[in-house]
Amino acid sequence: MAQNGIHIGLVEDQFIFREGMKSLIQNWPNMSVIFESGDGHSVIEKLKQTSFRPDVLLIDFSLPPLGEQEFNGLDVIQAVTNHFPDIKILMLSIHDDENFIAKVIEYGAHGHLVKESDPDDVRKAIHAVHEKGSYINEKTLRAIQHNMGKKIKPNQPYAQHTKLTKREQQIVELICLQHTTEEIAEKLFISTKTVNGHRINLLQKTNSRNTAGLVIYAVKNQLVSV
Amino acid sequence: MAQNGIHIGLVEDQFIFREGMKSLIQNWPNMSVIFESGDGHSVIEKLKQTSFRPDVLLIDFSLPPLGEQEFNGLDVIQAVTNHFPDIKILMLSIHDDENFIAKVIEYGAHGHLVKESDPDDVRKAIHAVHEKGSYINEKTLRAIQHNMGKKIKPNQPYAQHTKLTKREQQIVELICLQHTTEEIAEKLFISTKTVNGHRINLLQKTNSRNTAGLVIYAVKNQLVSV
DNA sequence: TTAAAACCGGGTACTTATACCTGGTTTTTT
DNA sequence: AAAAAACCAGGTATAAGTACCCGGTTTTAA
Repeated sequence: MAQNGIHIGLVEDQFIFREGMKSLIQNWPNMSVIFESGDGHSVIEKLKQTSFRPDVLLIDFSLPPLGEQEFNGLDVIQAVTNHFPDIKILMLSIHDDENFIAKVIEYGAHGHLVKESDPDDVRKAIHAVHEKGSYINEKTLRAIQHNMGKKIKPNQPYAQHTKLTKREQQIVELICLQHTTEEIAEKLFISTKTVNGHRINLLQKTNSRNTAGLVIYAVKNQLVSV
Repeated sequence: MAQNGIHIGLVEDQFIFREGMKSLIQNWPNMSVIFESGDGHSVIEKLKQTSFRPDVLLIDFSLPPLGEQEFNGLDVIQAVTNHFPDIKILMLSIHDDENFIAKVIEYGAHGHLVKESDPDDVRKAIHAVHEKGSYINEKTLRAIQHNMGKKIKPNQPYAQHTKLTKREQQIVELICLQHTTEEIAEKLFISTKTVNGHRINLLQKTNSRNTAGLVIYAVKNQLVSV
């Protein structure tokens, strides 16, 4: 049994990417992939069913389907840290949006990497989270700092709540589907005034100037699938 | 030399995905990866420099950086088919948007697959384009049909030109950056009336109802990076 | 169970976007 | 050299979005 070294788990819905990551890791010394999952739903369950759990969990998520509320990458982070606080979490994403990265960390991840990263960075990051408990690169640090700053400095009247409510998410989706305020109101059986209010709140929360910014935010934060 | 079978080339900017694909392919009988490129710029040049060219080229592209006009996946397809008509092209993308798929085929690809596809589908697709010259799955077929239909049936007054002009692409980008018509006009030293005209044309060409649709289109068609 | 947050909806005002008309110049293609 | 496409810009009009005001009910959390 060469089961020494760092035990790694992969949560990744793209099969090929997962295979690539696995073959990479297997070639690195003192590392082995002992856990895999193709979706977020089953991760907790699978982890519970085994006593041989990974030291480091690499989580990556593509876009969740539009329309349905899903267990997304952030939820997985939260669930894992709640149930298995010893497991270190390294989040992989295709986004380098600061808001997103900051949220990843806020939800409990021990590090973040963009998917395009050099394999050696991945290796370093795995070592870092395992041995030092965290891997915060420059970009991640900046993201954290900027997002902490937002909550501290008082010259921004409304601190960003960052997290959108269920209703707000619904409305963002409909906006992305090119529905007008009036259509959204009809669809949700509420007044256009209410929808209007939600839109204003959304613009504030997402720090957007207009609909275009809102849509970009939605895509970046995987509120809608492209 | 086990250089028999199908010779495959990979054009893929995500290193890890490329590795995954490579290791998958190497495990399949009668296939081998003999060519790789991490970006679109160098593909043609690299192909010219060798006489041992791939039979099948798998092309996948993430988003090109915003702001600069780049050689994107479609350009690569066109360039390859022009220079090396014998090479079969299989396009991989994260999008299943019909417009996009149709465009891929229109530009000369011999098949299309979404990146989330089952590895076995990839294998089948490679065989198909190599032996039958094409791999058109159900989704691709639908995309083609719908897009051909658009140009045939006369109840749609303006056929979609599909391809955006340089100026239009510029304006789309600025819209995605949350600029208003007035700001865009200032930035480009043109009248707001002109920008307005471009916007209208863009909505028509992209088949969008409003700015939200335009932004989604831009993201889908990789006109902007998210 | 009390407070906070979310949700709802009325009002008003202003800004921006959408849509079409016209015709002109410049650039690209054939 | 001619045709086509792109680009430019004026006019006019309506539709939609942005941004506040107010106070109410319902849901969630401390």
